[in-house]
Amino acid sequence: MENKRELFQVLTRRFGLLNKNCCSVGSVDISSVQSHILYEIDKQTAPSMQQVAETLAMDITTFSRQIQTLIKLDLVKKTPSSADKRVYNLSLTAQGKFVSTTIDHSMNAYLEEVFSHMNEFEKETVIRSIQLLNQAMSKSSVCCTPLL
Amino acid sequence: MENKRELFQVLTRRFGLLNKNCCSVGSVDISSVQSHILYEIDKQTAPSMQQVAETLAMDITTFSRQIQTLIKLDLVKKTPSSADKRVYNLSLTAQGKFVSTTIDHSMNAYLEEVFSHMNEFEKETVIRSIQLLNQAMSKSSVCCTPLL
DNA sequence: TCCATTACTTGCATTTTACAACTAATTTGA
DNA sequence: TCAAATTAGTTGTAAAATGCAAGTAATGGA
Repeated sequence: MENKRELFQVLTRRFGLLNKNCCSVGSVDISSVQSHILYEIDKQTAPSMQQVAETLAMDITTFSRQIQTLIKLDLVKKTPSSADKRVYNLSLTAQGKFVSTTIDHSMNAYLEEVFSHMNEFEKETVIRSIQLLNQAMSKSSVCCTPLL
Repeated sequence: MENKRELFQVLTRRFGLLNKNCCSVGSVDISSVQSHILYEIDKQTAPSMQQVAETLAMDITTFSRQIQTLIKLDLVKKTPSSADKRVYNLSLTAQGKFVSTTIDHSMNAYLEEVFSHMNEFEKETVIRSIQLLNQAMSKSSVCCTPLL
C-alpha cells in the first residue's frame, strides 16, 4: 500500500472535523482556531501576541482581532509588559483556564476512546509513530518552518 | 510520555499548514477546502453534490457555492443526471484533473521528503500506524461519523 | 393524485481572513 | 545623542467562507 497521501488526507480530515466539534463548553462556544489560541496561551508562559501568532502560523492582524473577541468573551487577559511598552502579555482568565482544561479533557477522552480499539502493543506503536512523524516534519525543509 | 493531545495538536497544526500552502498550481490558486473537493471528485466516480459534501462533512449550501466557484475557474463540470433530474454529477475538467494531479504529486513529494528522515523500518511502522489510527477512528462512536 | 421527501439554489447575516497603512515604543548606528 | 529603521500591535477595508431559513423543482409513496 503506497498511497500515502490518501492516508494523510483522511487523517487530517478526521482531525479537522474533531476540532470543529470540540469547542462548546457550557454556554461558551468557540471556534477551532480560538481553542488553539487558548491552548497555546495556556502552554506558553505569559507569551506576547507575536509569539502565539507565530506558533500558530497566523497573520498577526487576524490574531489581534481573535484576541479582542476572546477578551470580550472573558477568556483571555492582555497585560502590558513592563519591560517593553509595545508588548502585551497574554494569559487565560479563570474562565478561560476552565474552558481550555475542559476542551483538553474531552479531546483526551476522545483519544482514549479511539485507542481503546487497539491492543496495548498497537497503542504504543501508534504513539511512537506520531512522535516520529512530528520529528520528521520538523526536520523537513519543505513546509511548516515556523511551527514548533 | 502520555500527553496524547499535545502530539495530535502539533500534528494537525502541521497538516493544516501544509494544506494551506499546498494549492497554487501555475496561475490557478485555490483554497485548501477546494483542493479537498477536487480530490474527492477525482476519487469518486461522477458523484452527486450531496455525496461529496457529505464525505467532506460540509454544509450543502457552502458546498454549492464552492462548486460554482470551481466551475467559474473551469476546474469542475456539473452534468445533470439522466436518471434523476434533481441530481448533478460532478467531474473534473481537463484543467481540473491537471490541477488535482499536480497537487497530489506535490503532496506526495512532501511526504516522501518527510519520510526520508526515517529508516525503512520506521517508515513501515509509521505508515502502518496511520492505517491503524484511521481504522480506530472510523470505529469510534464519539466523532466523525459521516467520514469514510 | 396529493403529500412528504430529496437535491440543489439563493437570500441573508455573521465570521474569518489578510493586505495596507497607521501609531507608538525601541533599537541602531553615524 | 539623535534621526532613521525596526518592531509590536491596531484599524480600515474588502474579499471569501460559513450556515441557517426559505425557496424551486423533481421524485416517490400512499
